[in-house]
Amino acid sequence: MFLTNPTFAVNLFMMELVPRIKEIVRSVLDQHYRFSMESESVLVNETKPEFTGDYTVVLFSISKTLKLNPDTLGKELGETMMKDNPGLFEGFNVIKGFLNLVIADRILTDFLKSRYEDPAYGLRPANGRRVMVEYSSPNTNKPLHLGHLRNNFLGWSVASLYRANGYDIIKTCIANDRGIHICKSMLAWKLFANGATPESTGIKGDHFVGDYYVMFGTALKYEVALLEAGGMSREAAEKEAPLMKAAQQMLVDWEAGDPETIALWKKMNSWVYAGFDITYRRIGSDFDRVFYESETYLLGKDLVEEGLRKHVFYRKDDGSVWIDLREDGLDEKIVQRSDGTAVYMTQDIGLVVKKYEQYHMDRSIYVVADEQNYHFKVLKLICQKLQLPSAAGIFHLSYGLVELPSGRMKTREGNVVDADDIIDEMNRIAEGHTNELGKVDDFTKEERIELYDTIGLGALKFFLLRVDPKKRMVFNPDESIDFHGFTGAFVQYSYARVRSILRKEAPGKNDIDQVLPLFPLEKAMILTLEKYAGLLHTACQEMNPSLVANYAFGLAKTFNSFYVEHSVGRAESEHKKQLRIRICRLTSTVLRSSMGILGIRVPERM
RNA sequence: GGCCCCGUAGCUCAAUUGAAUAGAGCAUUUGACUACGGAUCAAAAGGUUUCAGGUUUGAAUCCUGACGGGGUCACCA
Repeated sequence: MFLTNPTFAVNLFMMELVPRIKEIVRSVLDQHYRFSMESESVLVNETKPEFTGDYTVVLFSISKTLKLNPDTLGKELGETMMKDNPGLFEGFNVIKGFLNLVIADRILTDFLKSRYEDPAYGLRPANGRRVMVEYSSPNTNKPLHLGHLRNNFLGWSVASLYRANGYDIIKTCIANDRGIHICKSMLAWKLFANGATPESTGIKGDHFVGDYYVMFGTALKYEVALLEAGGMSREAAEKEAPLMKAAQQMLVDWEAGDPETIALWKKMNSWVYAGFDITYRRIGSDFDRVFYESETYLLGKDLVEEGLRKHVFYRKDDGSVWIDLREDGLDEKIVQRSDGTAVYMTQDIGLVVKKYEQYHMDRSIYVVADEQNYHFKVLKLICQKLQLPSAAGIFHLSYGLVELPSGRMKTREGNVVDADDIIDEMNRIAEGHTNELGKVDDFTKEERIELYDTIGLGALKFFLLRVDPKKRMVFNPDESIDFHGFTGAFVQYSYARVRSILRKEAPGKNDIDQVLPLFPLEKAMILTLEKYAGLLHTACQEMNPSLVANYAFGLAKTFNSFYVEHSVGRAESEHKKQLRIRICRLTSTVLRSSMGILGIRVPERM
């Protein structure tokens, strides 16, 4: 670690502020108190607004171990830190167990000078490590809904976070393109469509196929009702219904490679993919590699053999293969059916191996809803027990469902917010607002359409990404997504404002060393900008784009306050003007960069 | 029922993983365009962090219990 190696001490001056403060505290404690701790575990917070200072060292745990009065420790620590690091701190104060540090203005203007022109500010150089992110993973029997959008935005954005932190990223998607659910829509099409196609009806392919899936459900319900009226139990009726039996037969035919069934399957899937492509292109989801379940569902059988040899699995009398995870606090889990076919889990293990053989990634992230927490817990455990080299890198990025005020969305019950619909609606609202304000009346038609999409889709992405992924969230279709306050449009508007200034003012050669002292909002702006690199690092470690959204909003908010308080064009002095132009330059870079990581474009004007 | 997750302002969400007087946005109320863009800014009001105990110098955060909500326990995926 260069942090603790004195030959690299010069690096301290290039470090970001918070790690730098932590390292200073660690070093002072080490040298003056013979107390050693990791610099990482020094607790440094932003100082609360009601106290004087920028960053605060929390001393309680240290003073406790050293058996010193926190006040005494704080004063000694503060004085030594000031003395050892001339120019870094302007002052300090100790209140209870808190050591509040005031960062010297000069440090901040130096930071600004060195970084304001850097378009890659905050990003890290390549580190040679590779991360795979699997996301989206749709079923090919129905169109995408709002929940899929959360998944897509999250996966895409987490991948971007890794890239920003220097990782080589591979985005993958597994299309769930086979199985009984696919057969249901195929069967319904055969029975009810009379040869209709997306082309003949003008309906987008994924919606077209989804309609037949719903139709199957409706028809099945009718059949079940008839059978129930005839005295059959519901459970039996659902099994015995002719439609259900036909669907099951179709699956058997599919697995047997029946040419007619395969041809229909290919045709209908191609319609769905054509529909998905439109939506994916629209929302900016892209993949380096798509896996198809139809190609992977037989994978994993040799691993079953291997598991049996290693006594990780065992075979029951009927031939089915199991793993006993009761010692790990879980249950017994089947990994191969008695007829020798693979189950979901087996395929997934097979795919783990296949992916690893091909890409040798250090980490493999699965963006999958939290309903599957148990599944992924088991998957990782099995891979570990099989001693697969890829096991350690498996990580389930579990996210909460998007719910309606009435509860969970269910395609079969029709209470879903369709992805295409909500995007259209957002664009319409963006169009309405834009035209009402009339600020871009000189735009061409194409420019306008692009702007509506930037704002509408941006609002939707921001809405879904600003919440901690792990948490469930509620979407109320009756209240349209906002364009004021903590929203994508707010950040975009702030960006357009900075750009508007930068179209008029360019940085001159004046140095900015004579602008001290900084006004509070100037200082707040630079401090916020300085945090960006550290924030990207944390957000990546936690795989949490909501931290980026919160940061971007905070920066935009501080900028708007700064904007109102301090004029750039009519600054009090040329030096102040140059300082503020540089603040604007870096703000523009960071707003664009942070929104970019969320997959949100920023407009020059709006 | 077993196991897992959640409960914070009227609503939607934060809280640097145990730290100072729990913060934002929306909605409500008030003020600000002869100022680089008012999709903005400044301010007010809004909280017994579901409840009851416990640990701690310090608890929304950790522990126990209750209540409420969700998920999962398939030879489905």
